[in-house]
Amino acid sequence: MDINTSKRVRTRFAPSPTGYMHIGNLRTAIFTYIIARKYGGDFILRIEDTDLERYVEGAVDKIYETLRICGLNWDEGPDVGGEYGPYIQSERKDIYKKYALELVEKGKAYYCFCTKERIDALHAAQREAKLSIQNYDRHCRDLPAEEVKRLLDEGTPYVIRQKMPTEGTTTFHDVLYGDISVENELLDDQILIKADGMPTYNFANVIDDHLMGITHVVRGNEYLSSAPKYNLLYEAFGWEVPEYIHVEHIMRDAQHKLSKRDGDAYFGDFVEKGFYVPAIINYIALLGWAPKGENEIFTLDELVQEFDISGLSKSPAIFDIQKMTAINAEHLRRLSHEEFMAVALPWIRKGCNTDNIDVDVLADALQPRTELLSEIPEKVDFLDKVPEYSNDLYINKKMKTNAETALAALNMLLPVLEGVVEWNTGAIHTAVFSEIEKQGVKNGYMLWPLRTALSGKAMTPGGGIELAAILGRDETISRIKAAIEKLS
RNA sequence: GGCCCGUUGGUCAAGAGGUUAAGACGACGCCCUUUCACGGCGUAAUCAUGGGUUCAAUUCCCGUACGGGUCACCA
Repeated sequence: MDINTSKRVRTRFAPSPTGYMHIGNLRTAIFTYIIARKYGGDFILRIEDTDLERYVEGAVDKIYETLRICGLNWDEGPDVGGEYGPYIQSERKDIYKKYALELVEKGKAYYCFCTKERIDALHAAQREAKLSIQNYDRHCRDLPAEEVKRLLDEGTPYVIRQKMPTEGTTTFHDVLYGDISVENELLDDQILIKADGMPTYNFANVIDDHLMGITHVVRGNEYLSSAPKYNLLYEAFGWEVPEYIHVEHIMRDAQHKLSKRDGDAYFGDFVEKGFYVPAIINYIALLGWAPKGENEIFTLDELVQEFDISGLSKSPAIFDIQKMTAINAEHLRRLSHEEFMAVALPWIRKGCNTDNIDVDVLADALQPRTELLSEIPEKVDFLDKVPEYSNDLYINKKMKTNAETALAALNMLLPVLEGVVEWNTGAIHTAVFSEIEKQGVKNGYMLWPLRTALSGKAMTPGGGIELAAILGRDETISRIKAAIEKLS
């Protein structure tokens, strides 16, 4: 299974500015982008703002911002221009009108003067009667030309509807699902141009995809059932139908789509929760798509390399935060020291403000232990100041330590550490371990008390030696002295 | 309800008539270890269901069940 690449591949991501970036939408954007890049084509961004009522201020900027952060750079779009602009549908109003009138000319569409009230009543009655087909009753479909003219002249509000065939079937092709046929009598005479002069999504989409030379339409599979109507429009105009790739939804559980109510449906939510952007992309690409090999950790560029249409799934995938977290951890671990420093530093600063620490050593200790960046602040808060703790913390059964042995160990350690010349992990390690050997004690006998004295915690990023290196000589010595006092 | 689509371990999934039915996450156990991790090793766990077709069906066909989508002057 593969897509047709005989023409230059052009794909588009066409979100509506109705709020934040939903994770499902983002995934569609990712697949759309990947396909364009994979085949050396163009990735176009188009804003579908034909619903004036649902428009949300700032939503367009949010779309730009999210796509940019994710590295899904578009070749043509509202802000970067392109040969096929404008790329905002509300600015293309006249274009749609022109094409709609062309269809009316051709007898493939017609004016409808039914009022909203009439339509509402009609649907209510149909629902009441539990009719299996609840379409528009085609009341205006065969109005005499003079009548239409008269109503138009009088300025009667109208919409333009698509005239569906009443018999036969329409078949469309989807790259994943193959051929799908639908009985024409089931198709509604859908509205093409609304009373406010704006096109409906169903119409604008077809016009724009054609005019913008889109060759591959990637979209959510909620459009699967309306695809036949689009095909009929392409046919009416005599245009070539693009290739469709409908992708399944991301679910919260077996029966619900991921929704904003869960508080984890938006891209921004995940960033706030400490997910690293490339890991978010990696994970959601894996929902509904499977790579050929066994590796599943990919950067966006690697996804472009690896991607293959045949790996796309036809059934919905349930979102698993645990798996996403694991992928996140793996991405963090694979980062170079410098890269990890860059992403971790803001989070480290949320937990501690001291400048007198060795951030490099801290980052190295943190990197293998961090699944989510948001865990960092609580892991480093003791660096500012040792929290209140009980001497019971010195008790460790496995290490066979308690408050008394701890006091002895710290008293042995203090002069040793004071004698360390170059203050770094290696030197501290050498000094401490030679003392351990000299005293003939277990590692933990010395190291457990050291960690506790330096952190006041049982779990820390790195052991006592790393902590000493992170804190620096002065702070280390002073914390040990404080601990000795506390134990005495 | 009509129409369309789907159904492999708890989750993501590979598989394309003959396989010991991959792998990952998670769970559990062991090893390593100065904590927690990382890492390493291992265990348990899957073809919704009933009929066909076939020497042979998880794989092909039909039905059933279940799930999803859709039936707007929303996209």
